Amino acid sequence: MTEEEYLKTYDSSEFQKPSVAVDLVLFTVRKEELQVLLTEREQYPYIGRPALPGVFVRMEETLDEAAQRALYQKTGLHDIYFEQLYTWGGLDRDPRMRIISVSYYALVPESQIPETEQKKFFPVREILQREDIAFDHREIIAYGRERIRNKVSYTDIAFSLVPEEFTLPQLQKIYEILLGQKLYKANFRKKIADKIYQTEHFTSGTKHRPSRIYRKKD
Amino acid sequence: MTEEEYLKTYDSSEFQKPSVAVDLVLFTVRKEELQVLLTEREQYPYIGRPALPGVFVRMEETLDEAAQRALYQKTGLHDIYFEQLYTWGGLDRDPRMRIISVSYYALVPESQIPETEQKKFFPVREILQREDIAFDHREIIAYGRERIRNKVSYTDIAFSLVPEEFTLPQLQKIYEILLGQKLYKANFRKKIADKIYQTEHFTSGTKHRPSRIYRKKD
DNA sequence: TATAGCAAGTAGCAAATTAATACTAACTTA
DNA sequence: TAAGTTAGTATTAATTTGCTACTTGCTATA
Repeated sequence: MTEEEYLKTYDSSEFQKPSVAVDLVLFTVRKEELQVLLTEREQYPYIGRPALPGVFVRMEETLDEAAQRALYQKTGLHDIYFEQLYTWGGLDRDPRMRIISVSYYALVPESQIPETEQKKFFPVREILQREDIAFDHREIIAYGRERIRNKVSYTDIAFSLVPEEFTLPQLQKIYEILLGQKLYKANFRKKIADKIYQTEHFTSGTKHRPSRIYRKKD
Repeated sequence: MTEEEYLKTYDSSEFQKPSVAVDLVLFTVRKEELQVLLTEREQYPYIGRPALPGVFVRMEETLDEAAQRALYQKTGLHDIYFEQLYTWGGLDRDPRMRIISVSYYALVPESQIPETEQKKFFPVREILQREDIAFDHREIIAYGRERIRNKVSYTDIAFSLVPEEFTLPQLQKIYEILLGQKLYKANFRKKIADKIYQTEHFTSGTKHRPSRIYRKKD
């Protein structure tokens, strides 16, 4: 029997195992910037430092369920877009013990944000140049931003960052922020024309021409 | 309580933990098809069934290292393209116990394939309609193929499936198989022109015009 | 030693998409 | 009523992609 075969048949309880956690990168767009929810750590290690919200995975819940739980516990939110990001397995991620962290990211429109003293949004741009973020969470956030940047162009994830009813200038702004570049108005509209439908309503109270309100198809 | 005191009192073993494994999806292109390496399971569960090669993650190795180890143990290969795919955390993936599997995929040119009786390549197309694949490995393979299909168009992963020296018809065929569609010769060449450089060599022994041999830039 | 067969490789145009600019429309405020 | 401001549309240029037809260099065979 090879070593590998031996390992596969062992009684799992006799061996040391890593802990498995889920960390959540909750993105929103606010003040023309991509932002992420960070909590203040209340325990060692990294006490007092900003960190991603996370939970340990329980034996009776799937990873997706753990991610949902983290989302709900920390934000009260439900039914928003989320997806697995990457699994981080470095040896010294946590000084207490070996922890493998399965990261998820979620996208939420600005309006739904329930901030508290312990849980605040910070611009990604700012986070990435700070030195005080707990664990490897800065790296996770950077990776998440990259994933979003890629997916924006070939999926509809941008719609998850906008309310059900939105204007095209609003939606375009989201695309621009995620992609990190200006887009041409006319071209942008041609491209998403088949993914949306117009309502009979318009914005009001603006100093200029009102813009039509749209909804996503399906 | 100081940080030091806290670390001393923290006993990570009081909680039950899932086991963590790494499963490897080794892709190659052979006989004009995308194929995957499967091993025959020699133990319960799913004894005798085809499964992805995998190992349990050791406490002293990272996930990437475990994936490398699986790759090397099962194939003797080293230094080939590999990347984390997805982490599978369903409750009943394995009847023995809760196992969380971090899947990786790797790409290898056909020439380097070391097959044995226990380790053979199978066409993905065929695998996906079989019912006897162990665990949730069929799903993992399908997911891997999807990932590749996406990444082909915006990265250079296709080059990992071809030897260092290759012809353009050869490379084009790889793209076509990964994308699942025919490409136009002239356009294909324009598109990858800046990623390759020509050598002074040509194929020989063909019944027709020889094709020039190229290499990837960088 | 032609010439037919065959895949490699190139030229070039049509169609569609993307880049870019300029315009018109609808509102508020002075 | 005019100026300011952003929404929305029209239009053209540039680039990319879709597609067809051609030329090239080899082998096999007549």
